[in-house]
Amino acid sequence: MTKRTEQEEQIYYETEASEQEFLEWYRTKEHKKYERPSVTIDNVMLAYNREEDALKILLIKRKAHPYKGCWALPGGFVNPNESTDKGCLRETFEETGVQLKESNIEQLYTFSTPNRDPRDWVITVSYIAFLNQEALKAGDDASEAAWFDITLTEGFALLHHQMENIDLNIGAETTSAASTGNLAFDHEKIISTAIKRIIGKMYYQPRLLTLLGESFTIAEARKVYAKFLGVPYQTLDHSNFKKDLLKFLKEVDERPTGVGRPSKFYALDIPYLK
Amino acid sequence: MTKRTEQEEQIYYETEASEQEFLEWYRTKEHKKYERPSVTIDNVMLAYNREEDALKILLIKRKAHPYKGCWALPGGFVNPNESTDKGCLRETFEETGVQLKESNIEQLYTFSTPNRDPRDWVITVSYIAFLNQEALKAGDDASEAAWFDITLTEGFALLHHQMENIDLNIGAETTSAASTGNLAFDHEKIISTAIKRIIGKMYYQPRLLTLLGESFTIAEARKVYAKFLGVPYQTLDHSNFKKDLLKFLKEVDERPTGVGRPSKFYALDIPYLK
DNA sequence: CGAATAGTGTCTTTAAGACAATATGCC
DNA sequence: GGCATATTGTCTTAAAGACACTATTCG
Repeated sequence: MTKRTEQEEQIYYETEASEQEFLEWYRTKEHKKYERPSVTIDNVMLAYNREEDALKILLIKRKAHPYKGCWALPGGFVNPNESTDKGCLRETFEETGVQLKESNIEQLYTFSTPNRDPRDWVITVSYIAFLNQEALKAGDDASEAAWFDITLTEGFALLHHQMENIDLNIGAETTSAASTGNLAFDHEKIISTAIKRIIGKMYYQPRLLTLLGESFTIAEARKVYAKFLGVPYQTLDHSNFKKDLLKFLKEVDERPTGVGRPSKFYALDIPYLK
Repeated sequence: MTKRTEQEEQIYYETEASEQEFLEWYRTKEHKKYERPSVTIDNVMLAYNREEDALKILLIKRKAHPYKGCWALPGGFVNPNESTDKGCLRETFEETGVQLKESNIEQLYTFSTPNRDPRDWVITVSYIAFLNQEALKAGDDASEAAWFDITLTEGFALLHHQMENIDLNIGAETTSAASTGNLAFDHEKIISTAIKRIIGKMYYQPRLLTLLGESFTIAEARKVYAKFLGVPYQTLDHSNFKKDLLKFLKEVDERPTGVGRPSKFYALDIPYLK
């Protein structure tokens, strides 16, 4: 609370009014003269395409200034009667038609550098959203949204769009916002922060496996992990990988198909992820 | 961006105005009619008292509704021309007179549950601030600020004030905000989130050691770790503890005092913590 | 049966943990 | 020298990693 508010509240308190009276007084007085920022959500929406063995990120082409023509993270304003979590879920639904659960999203970081939006004072709460591949139909039409391939190598990432030739380095030391100029605002920084977060948590809280939907095989999990680690999936030893991950999984009854010994199917079994 | 804004921007874009013209147009029009939240910072300010071997947290007694008489985290509104990081440093200085560096603070989480403040729509970006013990003079006078002892046992924490008898459980599963009624708003939840974050990161990013100031001994570091782990420091084997931590430390030239073999002094040496 | 793929087992290497032995300064 | 405390070293145990072998399905 600022000094001024404290003072006013102090004066009011000394009248020994009830809490109910106080709240009524508070709401009617012109308390909102303190400047307020817009608060938005920016959503790093990721999906994994099993057929292509490719990691995808949804970006939206800006049709207006600033950053006209640049690609940007999907996002929007937070509404007064929702948490940012709910706002993220709503935004994801509006953008892709997919209704996620809280276990599919994770708050990432709040970015607030002054002038990060040249128009106005905007603070953004960023999120990571793990979509399963059925979401990939969004952006297929000629709309302004498109799924980009995201290719990581150890320590940095390359984003590559099939149509346009966007090269974007997400290094370990990305510093100034949107330094390469391909992504709007500080969204490059947000994406690199997201990737680092995912990599950092993958071995003790494998939420990224929700990219694979309800159930999946060890081999599929290996491929997803390999994508984030920026290595061919064969370099992750199947036996050891399974040994590490099994504590988060429960076996489910599902019949596989295809050549080779049929693999078992697993689902995430992490109570606190709800 | 909401649909409406997008549309307006789209219309403007089609006039082929320059970016400069656009920004002027944008700022003059009544774009700020979207409701905005207040954005505050809540600061989990921690300190460690070597003499007492005690962990401390700074709380402020609320003199006004709501939560009149409850203890609350220090905090305040974010200013338009500062990042939340800078706001946290400013707030810490205003409250304690201590000018911290960015390496002493860490953004924790952004809390935005509707009605978390009964007065108004308030979103808060919470921070952890590691103060060294010289900060402990703040709150010594008869002001409304006081340093509380914070005592953790494995899995939960007990906050205990010397004067008043506040008992506060910070369990692993603290759910509803301020459920015990001793702390204002959702500050109990914020504190428990902070503790869990510190414990989770202590072995790969030991920022908590900035509680000890510029330099410290292995034994002191052990004691700080033990406080957060909720165990007597003797249960952490000195030899093994040192082996784990040494990769983050550099030896510094400092002469110890007291009985027993003199210990070496170390300082944090983690480049990316800056 | 052979190719392909998954599962399982074993051995080696490395890290973690327990504990003992040695070093240093103060009284 | 005796005590207190820190450092260093060793041994044991558990985890991580490399690699080989077995199992199952399809054509």
